[in-house]
This record gives sequence, C-alpha cells and structure tokens, in this order.
Amino acid sequence: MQPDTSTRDRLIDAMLDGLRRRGYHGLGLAEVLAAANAPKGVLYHHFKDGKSELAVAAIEKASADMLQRLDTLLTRSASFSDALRTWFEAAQKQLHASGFERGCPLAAIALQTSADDVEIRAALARAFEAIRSRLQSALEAAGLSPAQARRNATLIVAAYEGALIQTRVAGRGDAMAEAGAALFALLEAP
Amino acid sequence: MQPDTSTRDRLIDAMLDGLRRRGYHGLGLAEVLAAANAPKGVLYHHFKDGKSELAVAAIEKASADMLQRLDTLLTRSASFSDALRTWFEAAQKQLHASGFERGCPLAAIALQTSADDVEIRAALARAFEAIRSRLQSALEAAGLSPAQARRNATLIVAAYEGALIQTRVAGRGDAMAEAGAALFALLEAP
Amino acid sequence: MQPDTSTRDRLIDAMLDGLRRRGYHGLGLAEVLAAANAPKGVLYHHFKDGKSELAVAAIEKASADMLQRLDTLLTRSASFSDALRTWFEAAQKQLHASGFERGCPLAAIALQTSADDVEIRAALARAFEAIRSRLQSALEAAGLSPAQARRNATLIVAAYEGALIQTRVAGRGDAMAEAGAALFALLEAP
Amino acid sequence: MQPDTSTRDRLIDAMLDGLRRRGYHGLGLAEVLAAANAPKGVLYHHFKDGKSELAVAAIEKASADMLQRLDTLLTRSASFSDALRTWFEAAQKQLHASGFERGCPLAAIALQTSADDVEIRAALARAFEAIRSRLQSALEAAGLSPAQARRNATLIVAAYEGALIQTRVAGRGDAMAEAGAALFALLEAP
DNA sequence: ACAGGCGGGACAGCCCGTTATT
DNA sequence: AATAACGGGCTGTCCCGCCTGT
Repeated sequence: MQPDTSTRDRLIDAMLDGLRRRGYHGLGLAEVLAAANAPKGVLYHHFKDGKSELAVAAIEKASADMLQRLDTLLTRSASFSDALRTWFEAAQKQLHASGFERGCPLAAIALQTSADDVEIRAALARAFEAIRSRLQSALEAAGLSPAQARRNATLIVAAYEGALIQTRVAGRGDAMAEAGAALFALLEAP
Repeated sequence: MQPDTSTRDRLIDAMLDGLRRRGYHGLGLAEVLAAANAPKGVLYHHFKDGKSELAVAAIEKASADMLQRLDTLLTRSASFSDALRTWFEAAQKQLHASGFERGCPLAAIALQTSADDVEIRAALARAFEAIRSRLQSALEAAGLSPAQARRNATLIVAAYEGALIQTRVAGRGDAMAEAGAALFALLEAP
Repeated sequence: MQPDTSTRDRLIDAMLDGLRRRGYHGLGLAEVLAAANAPKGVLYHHFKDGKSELAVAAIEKASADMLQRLDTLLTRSASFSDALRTWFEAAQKQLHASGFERGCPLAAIALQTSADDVEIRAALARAFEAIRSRLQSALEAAGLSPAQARRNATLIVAAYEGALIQTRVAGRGDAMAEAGAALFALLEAP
Repeated sequence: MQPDTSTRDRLIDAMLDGLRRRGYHGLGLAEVLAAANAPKGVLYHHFKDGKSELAVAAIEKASADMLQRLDTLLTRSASFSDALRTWFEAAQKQLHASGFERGCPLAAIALQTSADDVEIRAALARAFEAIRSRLQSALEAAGLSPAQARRNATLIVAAYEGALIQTRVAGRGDAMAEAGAALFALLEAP
C-alpha cells in the first residue's frame, strides 16, 4: 500500500492539465509523460488505445470533479443564484491565476474532435449532460417547470463556456464577469 | 476582376472550413492545400509566416462575415429579439446541415492557442470585440444603459458560442434551441 | 501428466502458428501471448532469452513434426513417389485451408534472420539437414547412389519450399500442384 | 542535368538491398534512408504510401532486373540447360560473395506479408508470373508442350527459390549446387 | 510458477517550412 | 511567379526485456 498517487492517476492528471492549456491536438504525449514523470511504454499498459483512451479518462475525471464541486456549491449556498455566482467567480479566478491559460478541458476538446472520434465525443456528451442535469434539478427545486429548468440549465452551461472562451482570448477577466452579471440579473428578475 | 476566385482567397476559404471542422492544431496544411487545389510553395508567397498568418487571415474573414450578417439582421429585423432569434436559428441550421461538424471557427481556435501565439490571439480578441460592440450599440439603441448593454452583449456572445459547443458534442440541435429559448425569454421579460 | 497442455507448450504452438503466418519480425510477442493466453512474465521463465529462444523451440518442434510425418509417409507408402505425392498434396491442402496464410515456418524465418541470429540460423540449418537426410536415405534405399540421393533430396526440399512461396503469393494452389507434377514426372522418368 | 542517380532511384536501390538482407518487417526505414543518404521527408514525396509503396517499386525493379538477366541468358546461351546452369551459378556466387546474406528479395517479402498487404502481394504475384512465363516460352521453344513447359517452369522457379533458402540458412553454397545439379540431370534425361 | 506494471528505445508516418529549378 | 523536391524534427504507437510482488 503506497501513499503516492499511482502512475495511472498521475497520467490522467497530467493529461487533464495539458488539455486545459493546449486542447487535444495541440498537446503532445511527450509533454504529458514528462509532467507525469512516466516513461512512454507505461501509457499503453494502462490505456491500450493510447491518447484517445487517456483523454476519455481525463474527461471523465474532469466531469466528476466539476459535478462534485457544483453539488457542494448547490447544497451549501443560500440560494441557487449564490451558488452560480460562486461558480463563475471561481472559474474566473482560476483562469486569472494561470495567466488565462487553464480553461475548461471539456470545451477545449469539444472543438477539435472530428466525428470519428466516437469515444471522446460520447464521453463529452455524457459530461455536459450530467452538468446540465444537475443544474436542472436544482432549478426545479427552486420552482421552475421541468422544461424551463432544462432550458435555463443549458443556457447557464453555455454562458459559462462561452464566457471562458472570450476571457481566455482577451487575456482579461472582464468577459466572465460581464456575462455572469448579465446572467444573474436576468435570472433574478422578478 | 477575374472570373475564378484567386488562389489567395481559395486558401483562406479552405483554411476557414478546416478550422471550423478540426480546429487549428488538428488541421494539417496538406488538407488545406488539397482543398484549395494549390501547391505547397504558393502558400508562402501569399502568407510568408505560413500557417499562423493564414489563420489570422481566416479569422479576419470569419469576423467580417459574421459582423456583416449580424448587421444585416439587426437592420432588417423588426426588433432586436427577432434578429437574435434568426441569428441563433441560422447557426443551428448550419451546424445541422454539416452533420454537426462545422462550428464557429473563432471558438475552435480560441481554445487551442497558447499564450505565445500572439498574432492569432490578437486577431481573435479583435473579432470577439467587434461582435460584442455591434450587439452593444444595438442594445443601447433599444434603450439599455451602456453598462447593461455591454453585459448583455457579452452574455449573448457567450451563450451563442457555449450553445454551439454543446450542440456539436451532442450531435443534436437541442442545446442551441434550448439556450436560445431561455435567453430570449429572459431578455424579453418585462 | 496433466490434462491441459502446459503453458510452455501453448507458447510454442502459438509462436509456431504466428511464424507461419507472419514470419519472425512481423510477429509481435503480444499476439503470441494473447493466443497462448499467457501473461508476459511467464515467457521469460521458460525461455530466458525471450523471443529468439522461443523461436528456436518452435523451429525444433516444427522440424520434429515434419520429420515424423515424413517418416510415417515413407514407411507406409507403396513407393517413394507415392509418399512424396502425398506430402506435397497435404501441404497444398493445408495452405488452401488457411486461406494461403499458413506456410512453412522454416522458410518464413530463414528469410528474415540476419547473420548474427546465430542460434536461430543453427536451428534452421539442423532442421533442413534432418529432412534432407531422411529423404536421402529413402532414396538410397530405392537404389540411388549416395551422391545422387543427396542431390535429389536437396532438390525435393527446394521444390517444396519454393512452390509454397509461389502458392502463397498467388493465393491459388496451382504452383504447388504444377511443381509437384513436374517433379514426380522427372523423378519417375526411366 | 545531373549524372548521379536521382533520390528516388537511390531509395529503391537501398530498399531492394535491405529487403534482400532482412526481409520486409526486419528492415527499418532508417536503415534504408541512411543507405540512400536521404532525409525522412523526401520518401513521402516520392512514395506517398510510405514503406509499402517503396517495397512495390523495389519488387518491380527486382522483377524487371531478373527478367532481363534471364532473357539475356536465354538468348545468348547455346541451350536452355546452359542458360539455367549459368543462372543458378550466378545466384550461388552472389549469395556467397555477400556472406550468404543477400538472397532473393521476392521470396524474402513473400513470406512475411499478410493477406491485407494487397498491393505488395499483387506485385509479387506479377513478378513470379513474369518469370515463369518467360521460362515457359523458352521451354516451349525447346519442344515441350505448353502444359509440360508450364509445369517445368514452375518447378525451376521453385527449385531456385527453395535452394536459395537452404543455402542462406546453411551458410554454405552446397544446397544451391546440389539442387541445380539434380535439376539439370533430370531435365536433360532422355 | 505466475502475474502484470515498468522502462525506454525504435518504428512508420506526418508535420511545417525552405530551397532550387523552371 | 509557380512548382516540386528537400529537410529533418516530432508524433503516436508498439516493441521486447525486465523486475517486483504474489
């Protein structure tokens, strides 16, 4: 029983960080392996389909992490709006702290897979659906109809990802703050 | 004025299409050159910095196209909401028509450039700013304060891009429709 | 004496089959291990020099098998010619049955070892010599001089291997049949 | 106009020599490129399918060379037997001169391609057929029936290839000489 | 004897950019 | 002004051999 994280976990973490910064095709395995301090051969023991399988594992971890953070926020916050506000602010801070390099890995991969990357697409679709679903149930709990809740959940996710893109490109946090402010104002409108 | 489009224009168009489908790093020059039916050497005559310079040209064309389409919509539509609705619907249709492969080239590039791709980042920032700015002035004309207009403009762009991502991954148009519906409902609320 | 074949034997059989189909360098150990349903480590317990030692064992098994089959044929057939005819026909049938994929493992290895694969070369030399020798003594028993018998034995082996090659490439059994027919006609000529 | 052979030709020659010595899978492109003194990238200009396409070109050159040598021999020799004898002796000498490393490239490839290497198999089939065909017409000219000529041609090719294999493995020229002697004796028998 | 993670070198393929030639 | 050959670095993949724990 060894306390240090296993090679497999280190590979996933390194992949995740790389995906956030460079996206799927922009990221070379050499960089991932160096970050994980792992030799080349070991990758294909843990992920026999190579890069794509590792990416799927990374997506699933990212999805689980996001979901859990979101869940914590939703249960601990006084209101749905408060939770959302904290969520957006945290994303903005994280992006700022990394010099606007570390965005959302889901979006980064989503825009550079082609239709034949079946496994990856499926993993992404599952991840987005899980987050939308969690937001939807929170909105229903707040009194919205299922259909309304679903639509607003999709919009929130869209605003989150879209604002991250603009923020990243601009190299300034404004977009995230602006989109968040507009969204909260609209959602809270009587 | 020559009948067939010039080689330079064909290169830009091919690059733009490629970026939409595969993003920046996922796209090889060989594919672009084949699509443009141009030999290797000619690229470096027109764009001496190669791929990145061609990408900047493609971004600028995409930006100009989007801006012009948006402008037409805003001037011809009965209301701002109508224009927006048409804009979202058109994007959804285009994505659907291409089998959910052809998304927004701006977002695709935005997520796979690193901080040292200075020229590309700058071009992207200009492009997003131009669209936000156009939406903002339209919202101001509709009676919003400059600050409110600015925030809503950023949110609209964010929702647009974020919904495109979700739609692309899911391989179904729902997300775009849902995010659009939620956005219009919120914007039109009294 | 255990009911299921030992791991060692399964490895040799899997290697032999692989060599027949892909040759030495075209065959990966992963494929062999999968076919033998054996984990990686076990190979180096039984064959400490790895692939090459396993190949030698496979060659020796192939050689022993061929020799025994030949021996049976020579003792049970009415004449040397009959034995030969049956031998060629069996080879042709086996090749046909496997879609012209499963040839002679000796030849397959012979053509892709370099001079420094000492052990393998030696094993192959022994195998060929054993077969030639068996044919030679049968021919001597039929009345030929030792020198004549030796020459004809070498020719028969050559015709056998050379015809297999042509058959495999063509994907049709003709070559084996033709070479055999010509050989029998010449050998039986008064 | 430069007198030295083009890069393309040098690549083919280097490939051919490599195939003779190591076979298809045993031969790495690095070795070929070093022998041809060519950088990696240039290979894919001349042979866009890479190694397999280069192998096809090498096979075709080998086939053409063999055919031409055979043709010269058959037209210049006093008899078919003389031509054959010279052919076998030349092969034996070449093998001996290279320390029994440089065999027939056709056989070397034939035994390590799998059924899905369609192009390579087809090229090999064409090459063998061409040689058989040339021998057949020479035998017909010597008075044999087409069927007899065809069978003997196949046997001659088989004996040639099969003897080369045995010679290569043994590291001594005997097998080639023995198989040749037996073959000539049988063919010349009244 | 078995099991499987580890290690890193080598493989074929492709990349983008440049340099002669015409 | 346009083209095709060149150049070599880098990618993802897979290889074989080892070595520590059952």
